Amino acid sequence: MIVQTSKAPARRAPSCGHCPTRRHCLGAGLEGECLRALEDTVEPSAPLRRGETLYQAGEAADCCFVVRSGVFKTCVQSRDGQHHVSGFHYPGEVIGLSACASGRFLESAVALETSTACRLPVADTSRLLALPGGGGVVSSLLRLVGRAERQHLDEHTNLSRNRADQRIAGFLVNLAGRLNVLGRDSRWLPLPMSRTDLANHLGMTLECLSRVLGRLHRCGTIRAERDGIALLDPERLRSLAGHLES
Amino acid sequence: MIVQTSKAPARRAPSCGHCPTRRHCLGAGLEGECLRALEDTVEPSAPLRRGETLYQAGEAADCCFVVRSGVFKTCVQSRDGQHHVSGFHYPGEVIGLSACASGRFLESAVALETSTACRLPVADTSRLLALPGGGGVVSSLLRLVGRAERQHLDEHTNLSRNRADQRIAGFLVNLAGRLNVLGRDSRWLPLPMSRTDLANHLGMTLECLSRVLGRLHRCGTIRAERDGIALLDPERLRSLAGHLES
DNA sequence: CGGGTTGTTGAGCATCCTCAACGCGGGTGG
DNA sequence: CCACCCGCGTTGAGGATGCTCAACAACCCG
Repeated sequence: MIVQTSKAPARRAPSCGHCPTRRHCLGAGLEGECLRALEDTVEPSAPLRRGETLYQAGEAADCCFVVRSGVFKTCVQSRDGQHHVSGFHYPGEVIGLSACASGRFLESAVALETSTACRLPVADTSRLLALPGGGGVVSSLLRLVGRAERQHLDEHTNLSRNRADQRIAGFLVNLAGRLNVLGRDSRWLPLPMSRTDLANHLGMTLECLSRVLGRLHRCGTIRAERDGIALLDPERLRSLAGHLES
Repeated sequence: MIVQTSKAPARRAPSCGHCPTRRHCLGAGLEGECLRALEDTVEPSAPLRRGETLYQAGEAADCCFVVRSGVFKTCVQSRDGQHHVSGFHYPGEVIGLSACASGRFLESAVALETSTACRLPVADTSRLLALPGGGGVVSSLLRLVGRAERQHLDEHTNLSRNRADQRIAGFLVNLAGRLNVLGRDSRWLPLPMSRTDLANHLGMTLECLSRVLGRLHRCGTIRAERDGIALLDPERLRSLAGHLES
């Protein structure tokens, strides 16, 4: 929550043009003045360490963020004190769009490992659009919005399944697909979140998650370790999930 | 799926300036040239009757839609033939954003009663932005995107609850809130969808939904009828849901 | 009026939640 | 360096919730 207000240590240093995730982020397909407009608009954050928050629910905001590196979780606080993990977000994914409606974030974003995110001011689009090439940035943003929408659809479908192993398989398949898009090895899924967070996100108890993972491990479908899961039989997982065109 | 290709029977007839849902839609807060830009951009659909589809999953698209009147449901088709109801959408809500990423809709939208929607081309933002006041339209769109994001957060939280009565109460409270924003009576919730669709959306079986509604009816919390539900004790529903700041 | 779709009710069973104990690992302090 | 503690994850037993299957009732439509 304080991170963004700091005095921009080397603001332009990691420009979009050289960003390793550029191909999967706002900069995808942008050239020339559009790319420059993007670099003039986006403001990379300082690295956040595990557990540090990028923004807090309720905080006033005129921006959203794009994950640049690492992983973030987003949490909403229920009125009754419960808190719910609404998502895990990898490089190239937007978070904080809820602020576009009310001017306040409705969720908090917490880094799950050393991570960075790029701040994108969306409140005054007029300034953004005044830049030459600003239109390209907007259509890039809409592309990311579309991806977020797709992710929501997947998760809604997944959560509505009643059996725990289906939900878990669906989550793993979806995550493998997202990592694949990023050009990473989709057979090894690093899971920097706690089992508690994962269970919460999937709408089940810690114990249930643990049992199902153990079962899948024992029958050779996955290899579950402390810091991640190896997919030994992705096809079997996919049929278990019965999922949509992931 | 054919509706949009028709020869625009009276295209400009119901302009945004006179649209009854303008205050809750893209036109909210727009004046002068921004409003004109909006009217030049948005294309109202012919009225769709119950069961007719606005767009189909897989269909190529360069646009999204804003519900103008009535109610739509959106459905995704699973690979295994199952289909899942991903949402119900009321006036002023955007649907079809998934097309922004891939150029194809990932869900289908079906009218649940006689309904209209406005087509908003988002693929070439350059054309949109070239219009004087086009920036205002873009920020209006982002506001709707933020609302959609909020809705997704609510639904994710709701679906992750394990007890059926909690999910149902949460759904009703959320819907009442959305109708309230539209200036409608939030004590009577018209539910033009079938019980099957509703149960599917809430991640439970038809029988379970029916039983819980019967229970809530018997203890005086709601009055469940064929075509809708009256909220007799909203406060009790809210405490049942234990929901976030709906 | 009759058939079909849609919603309600009932009984039995699988799954998941609750509660509780135990094992493991990392961090701290002696 | 080791012992201890605490957070985190795993395993187990019992009970509640929701799913499956099936019959029945209500409604819409032709």
